[in-house]
Amino acid sequence: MKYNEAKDKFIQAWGTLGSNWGISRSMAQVHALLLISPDSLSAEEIMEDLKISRGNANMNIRDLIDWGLVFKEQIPGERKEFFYAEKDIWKVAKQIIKERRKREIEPVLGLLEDLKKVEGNKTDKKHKAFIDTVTNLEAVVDKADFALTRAIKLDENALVGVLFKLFK
Amino acid sequence: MKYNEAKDKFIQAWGTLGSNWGISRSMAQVHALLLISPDSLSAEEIMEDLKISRGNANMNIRDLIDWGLVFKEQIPGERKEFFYAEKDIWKVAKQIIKERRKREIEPVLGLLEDLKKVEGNKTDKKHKAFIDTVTNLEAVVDKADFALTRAIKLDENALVGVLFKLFK
DNA sequence: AATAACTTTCAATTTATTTTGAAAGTTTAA
DNA sequence: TTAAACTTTCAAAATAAATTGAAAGTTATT
Repeated sequence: MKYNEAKDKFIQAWGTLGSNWGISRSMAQVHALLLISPDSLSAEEIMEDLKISRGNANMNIRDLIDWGLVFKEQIPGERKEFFYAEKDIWKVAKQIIKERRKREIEPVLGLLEDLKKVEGNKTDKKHKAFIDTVTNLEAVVDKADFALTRAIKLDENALVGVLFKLFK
Repeated sequence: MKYNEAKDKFIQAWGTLGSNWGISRSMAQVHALLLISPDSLSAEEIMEDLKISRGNANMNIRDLIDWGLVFKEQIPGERKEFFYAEKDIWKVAKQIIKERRKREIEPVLGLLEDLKKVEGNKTDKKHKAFIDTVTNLEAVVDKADFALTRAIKLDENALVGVLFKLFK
């Protein structure tokens, strides 16, 4: 396999994976491109490489910056901005977990807490089933949250050490 | 908050969460409805409750069955099929992890393994960066896979016990 | 074997999401 | 302060995904 073929496959696969997980194809592809670029790239280079429009490139670069996965850089003597991605995949994973936790888990926990307060008589089968499901769900989400907030405080080696001890 | 309001909020929130994670809104809503239903429901009841078409209800119920989250039941004296969801959320979580692992992690690991075989000279900066990223990514995905396959073998209490010990 | 009860399929439609590109906005340099 | 270089915005267009509903398919009942 030639480099260019491998590169295209990687970018394509990352895009597909992203869209399976609720991340837009282009955003994942911009990320993939930056992950394998040894040097920072300008918006221009990104749009040419991925054959996407200026607006699209700009929007997705900004989103990646919001996610804390990509950074801006000024190159001496250049007017335009250059962008590079965090290359340490464990840091990338931690950052994604951190963001998704904030964007998804926290609001869900809040909602579940509210939903438990539903009025009604406790002898009603539907009411009871509702409370049971919500309570059980909250317990599991809480535990996942606990595990994740702690896991992202570890470095990769510490996590692996811990995993081996755990599941020996 | 009245039961019906809480129920609607729950179904709506589950649908939104699902679509953020690459699961179709309707599929997540059918799942939510079944999660809080004390009794099995027919396709008819599901379509009426969620105001979706017969085809949509059928398709999503089948998908949920494929995911191992929903089961069919025959009720004596009834021609039609009734459906119910696994209510134990820890089992639900394990099942979702198991399926996504099979559908997403396995193919990605295969691809990464292939991509490492890219031809080219090792002194080329781009080539080297590509190999580095792919190798690092594979290592992290491998560890995640390791952690997940073991986590889903535990029951909820065992997992929690282990987590507390780990992150004390 | 005919019919009724129910399930599945899928082309057409609708809805939601993504992308474009040109205009407006901003910053830097001369 | 002007103009060029660059970035951002956003309405319109394109694309992708989900949904419908009616017809075809299946299974059970009489």
